[in-house]
Amino acid sequence: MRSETSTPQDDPTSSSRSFIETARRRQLIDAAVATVNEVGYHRASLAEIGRRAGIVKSAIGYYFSSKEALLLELVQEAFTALGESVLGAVSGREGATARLRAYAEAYLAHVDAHRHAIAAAVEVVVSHRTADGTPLYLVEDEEDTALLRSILTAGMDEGVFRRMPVAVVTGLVEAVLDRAITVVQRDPRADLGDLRSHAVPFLLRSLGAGDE
Amino acid sequence: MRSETSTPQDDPTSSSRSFIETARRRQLIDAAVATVNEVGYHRASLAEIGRRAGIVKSAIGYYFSSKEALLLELVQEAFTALGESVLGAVSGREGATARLRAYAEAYLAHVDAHRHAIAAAVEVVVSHRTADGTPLYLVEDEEDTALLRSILTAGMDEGVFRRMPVAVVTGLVEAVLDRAITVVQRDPRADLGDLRSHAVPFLLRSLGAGDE
Amino acid sequence: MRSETSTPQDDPTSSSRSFIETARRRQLIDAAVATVNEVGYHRASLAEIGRRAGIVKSAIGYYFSSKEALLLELVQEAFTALGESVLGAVSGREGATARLRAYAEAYLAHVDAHRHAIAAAVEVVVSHRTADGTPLYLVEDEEDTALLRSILTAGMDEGVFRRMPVAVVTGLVEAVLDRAITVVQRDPRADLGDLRSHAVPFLLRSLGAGDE
Amino acid sequence: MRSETSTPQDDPTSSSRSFIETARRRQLIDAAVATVNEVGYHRASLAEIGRRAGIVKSAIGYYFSSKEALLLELVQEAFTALGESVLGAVSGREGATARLRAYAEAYLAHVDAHRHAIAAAVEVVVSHRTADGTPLYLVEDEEDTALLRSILTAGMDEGVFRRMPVAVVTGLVEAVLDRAITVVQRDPRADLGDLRSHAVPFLLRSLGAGDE
DNA sequence: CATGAATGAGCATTCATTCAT
DNA sequence: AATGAATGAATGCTCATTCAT
Repeated sequence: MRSETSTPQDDPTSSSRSFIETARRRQLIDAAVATVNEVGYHRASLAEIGRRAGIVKSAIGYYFSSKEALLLELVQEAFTALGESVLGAVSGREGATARLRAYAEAYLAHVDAHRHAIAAAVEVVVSHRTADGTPLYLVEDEEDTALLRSILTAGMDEGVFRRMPVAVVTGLVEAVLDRAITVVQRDPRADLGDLRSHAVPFLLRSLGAGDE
Repeated sequence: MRSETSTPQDDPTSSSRSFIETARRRQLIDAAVATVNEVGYHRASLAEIGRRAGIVKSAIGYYFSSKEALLLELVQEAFTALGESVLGAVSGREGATARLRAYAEAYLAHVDAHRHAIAAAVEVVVSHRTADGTPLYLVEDEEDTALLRSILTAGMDEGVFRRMPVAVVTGLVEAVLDRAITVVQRDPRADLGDLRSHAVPFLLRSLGAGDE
Repeated sequence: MRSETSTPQDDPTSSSRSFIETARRRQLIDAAVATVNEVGYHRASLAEIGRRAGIVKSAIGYYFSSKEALLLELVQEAFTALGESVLGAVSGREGATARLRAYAEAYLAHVDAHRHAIAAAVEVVVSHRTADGTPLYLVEDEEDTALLRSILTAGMDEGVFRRMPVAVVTGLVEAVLDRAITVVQRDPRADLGDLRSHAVPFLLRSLGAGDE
Repeated sequence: MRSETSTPQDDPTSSSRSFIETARRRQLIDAAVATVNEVGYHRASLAEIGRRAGIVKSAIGYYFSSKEALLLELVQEAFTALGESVLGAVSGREGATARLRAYAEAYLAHVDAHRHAIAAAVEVVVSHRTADGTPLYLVEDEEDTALLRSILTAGMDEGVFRRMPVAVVTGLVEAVLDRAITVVQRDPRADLGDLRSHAVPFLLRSLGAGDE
């Protein structure tokens, strides 16, 4: 049983969501993804999101405490899944080159497979501002790039990657990988095959690693 | 609609702009840049833009037919200037490597020097949707990347760049260069020195060109 | 409308309340008192009242036909208890002065002892309007002040109180006594000792009665 | 000229209001008074206030930054006028009894003459809560009762008033005078004649002052 | 040219109430 | 007897746009 309030909220510690509540939150996040992708963050109103989920807009407040809470959950879900994909792919790999390759391939594969969720999450992150005007991308970032930074730092220490300031090279590698997101944002049905096969060698060469 | 009145509009063929009209449009675009950079596209209202320009919001309609027209002009101006910078830098250069280097250095230098205008233009491009929901980046793109595409195509034909699908490699190079924009968007006072000195060799290596 | 169903309602003639129903109504009224005192009439929602009572808001409809019915019961209960207190204190007293003193002291003592219920009831009376906009204090009043009016009238007839229009003097005495309510509304933990000891002599002097 | 913003606000220092702006603010405050008196604070929506003022609700934001600002102005205006009335009446009077009599008579006369504004202001003060839930009457009070407190203190020091705790006696005198407000709140067309003629002797007797 | 004024649509949010289970 | 779920109306507020002067 949840706390006495009749409106379930976005309490992250609440592990006791009813079946229908879980389903509704799923529906709403999916509807938010679809709405943001179709009409953009700016025009993604609760009324429209609710319409797509088959729910009246005021009922959204029953599952999310606010529009911001819904969108933030969308973002967190998408990036958490992406992080888990790359973490799983890198785990067990030895050597900076192999680890970076695994990272990049998993990253691109995940974006390819979950393009709608990722595209919407990026749109939200780029567009959303908290109440005091702070953009979202100023909040996170440190943690998100930790794995990539560690791989690149290790590679430079091992001597297999060219030495560059870690902040610079991390940003450049991210920029290259995020090209996949840009592509699917522009065309949700784009074929990422060519990009996926060329981006990794492109990256390894740029780092000065042998592209064997 | 205002189109049929005698008030000056954003008609690109109208060569009859008065001195004061030109100045007012300048003020408004600059104010729009500052506003978008500070509070984000979402909260950049005409009232706020007018306030910064020292113009009452209802007078904005005299210089731009709509908010959209003002923002579009901001975007076009910023990207036109960027295009002219790189075009000027590339002109007269011979050889794909030298031309790409000139392109990239000019691109980064321009972003560094005109960071506010560029950051605002990108924010608008990413966030704005036309009335039917179409994002702005679907409109342009072909023309904007023509020079870069031609350089890369020539380089691959000359054999100095690795052969890759031109769309893919163009996108990747753009992604790397646009990292500079991301950086200044996140911190308007960021120092791009490290990025500028490392991004070009990074790019040339990625293309398989000797980094002589 | 619920009236025609078999669910128990706020029908005052219904003498067939189950034990649990009585208890639930008690809980809800107490929770309403606490809520109104803490957040004010305006923000005292059924959800919040239910939360404090440990009852889900939709279940409130089972014990009270509407929010208004709940609040009206709260009001009636508080004022009925106050009326019984003063009636009990006055009974058996002889002489207008003694009766008024008993009335005033009992009134102030009751407000002191039941400050939460009284404060909430007054807040509701002052703030609530029926659907057509009528305030609550237009409904009662005649009956509520009957005892006080009779004491004052008798006192004036006996010649121990100055002669004044009965409506005026009744209102003034009530105003003085209600000062206790104002005090506890502003500070629920206020000490009424000073007020209680000075208000009665104040009143008797104002009526021209010797303060023996 | 006012600051560049196109929406005039409730800046108290701005002494440069246009003619129409002053008139509109007057209309809106009057409409708010009428609305609060008729349907109560609770149901006094901006739409309804605007309707009575012949203005669309969104235009209210042009003259007042928020609903709260409008209501607070209503309150301040009413109480400032009341304060000026009593201050003017007391000025020049010598002796605590004469000063209190002047105070009370001016107070009652003002409430009689400006009953609508006063009744609405009191309703707002009693019902309104700031964003954090604080009622309005906790904010002021100190300053509002300063004159009355000083008169009563002086009277007790002079020995013409019975000695009582100043907080208690101030509250009781206020309670008596505020009876006039209660009366006009309950019936806007009530005749205060009887009350006005009897309340002052009532008060002076209660203070132990000779009622000659 | 420019302004103050006004409008109407759209927004997120709150809430009493209803209903199937 | 009770609950979670859902609804629809209402509210304060923002904003691009229009218009008379």
